Amino acid sequence: MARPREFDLDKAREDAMNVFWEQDYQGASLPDLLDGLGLSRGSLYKAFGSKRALFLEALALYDRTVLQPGIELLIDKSKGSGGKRIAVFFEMALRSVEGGDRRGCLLCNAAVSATRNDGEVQEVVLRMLNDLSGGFSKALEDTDGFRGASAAELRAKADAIVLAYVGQRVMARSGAELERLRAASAAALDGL
Amino acid sequence: MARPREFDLDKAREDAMNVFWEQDYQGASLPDLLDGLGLSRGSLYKAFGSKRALFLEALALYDRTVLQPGIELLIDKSKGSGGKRIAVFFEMALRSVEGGDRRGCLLCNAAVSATRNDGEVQEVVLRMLNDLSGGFSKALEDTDGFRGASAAELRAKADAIVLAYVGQRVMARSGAELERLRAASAAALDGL
DNA sequence: TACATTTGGAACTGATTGGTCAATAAACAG
DNA sequence: CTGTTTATTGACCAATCAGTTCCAAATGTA
Repeated sequence: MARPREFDLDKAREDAMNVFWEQDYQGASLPDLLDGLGLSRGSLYKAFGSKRALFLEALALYDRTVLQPGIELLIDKSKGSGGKRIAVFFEMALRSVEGGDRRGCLLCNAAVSATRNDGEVQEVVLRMLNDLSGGFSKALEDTDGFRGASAAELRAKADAIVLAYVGQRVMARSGAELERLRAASAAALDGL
Repeated sequence: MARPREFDLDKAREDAMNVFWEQDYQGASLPDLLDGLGLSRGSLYKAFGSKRALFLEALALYDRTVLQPGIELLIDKSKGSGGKRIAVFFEMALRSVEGGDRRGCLLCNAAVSATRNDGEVQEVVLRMLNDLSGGFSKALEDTDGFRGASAAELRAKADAIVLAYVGQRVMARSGAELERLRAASAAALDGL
């Protein structure tokens, strides 16, 4: 019937996610993306429609493959106490820095820059950050110090952990020292 | 002898700071800046040399007029206990959000985006964030729970507060609810 | 008033931006 | 083989990017 697509859509989405992750939405030019995906202009536009649409798909992929697995860890009672799970979540981020990844968090980067003048992106970003807060909240429910806490207390503390997480990722991107990041993260979580 | 400049250099720097604050480095186009400063291209380039040089001046102005006054508050023992001063510092940021300012923090925004492929900007950003950490550290020294703390403990906790601050400003920029930000900030600082 | 100087503004530069499109190529159904 | 359908390619688009150049107008000094 028709000529089949020669590239893998999912692979292209993943490549796009990585380009945006490294360069940020505004910083990623079309040539950067074409280079990263190994596609020609026409193919990219036929498959994804626009740079913005591709970014939204990349953000959704980040949600599916990076954020949600993290949230599942936070929720999973078989992975130790809530405090332990939160510590592991933070440690995973630090481990990526240890491996030389200084891109930070695609979501956090988008919160700063891709959000402006684009209500849809802003909504997606806020929803994802809220999901993350929900994950921390579930973990806190399994933490000794928070067993009898009210819903408001739980949410405030979960949001506080989101602040620390976002801060840590931004600082990682800005080039802060690994060991200071690790010590700061531990200090932010102490008492859990 | 020569014709005097018709605009105020400091006012122009301030206007530039506000444009970059709102739009971010990459997002602020030359026309945006010319509009914001009320200058023509020729005047701007004669006075500042380049967009990047103007940004560095704007960042320095932010340091002088926003960050350092905040740090002085943190250090000032006449302004209450260390914990109180830190709380006031956070409250000031929240108050600006209350007034409708959703630009976040120029420094934090620069940490995410203006930093890439520009070692000099990255150095400035890291130095400023480190100064802020130093301010929190001084405040912690005046806090009951940290009187006998080691230098390492002090720095870790101060860095942890930087994480929360950066997180709060990024979340403010992304449009998070004011009251959640306030509760999260309080939770991040509790125990001080 | 004449001069030296520097402003401010418009016109212009070449490069790059995100996006479009017609021609070509490839696959399959009949 | 023919016809239909879709993907790929690369040339092309107008708009915009940061940055430069040039000159008339404006100014303080002599």
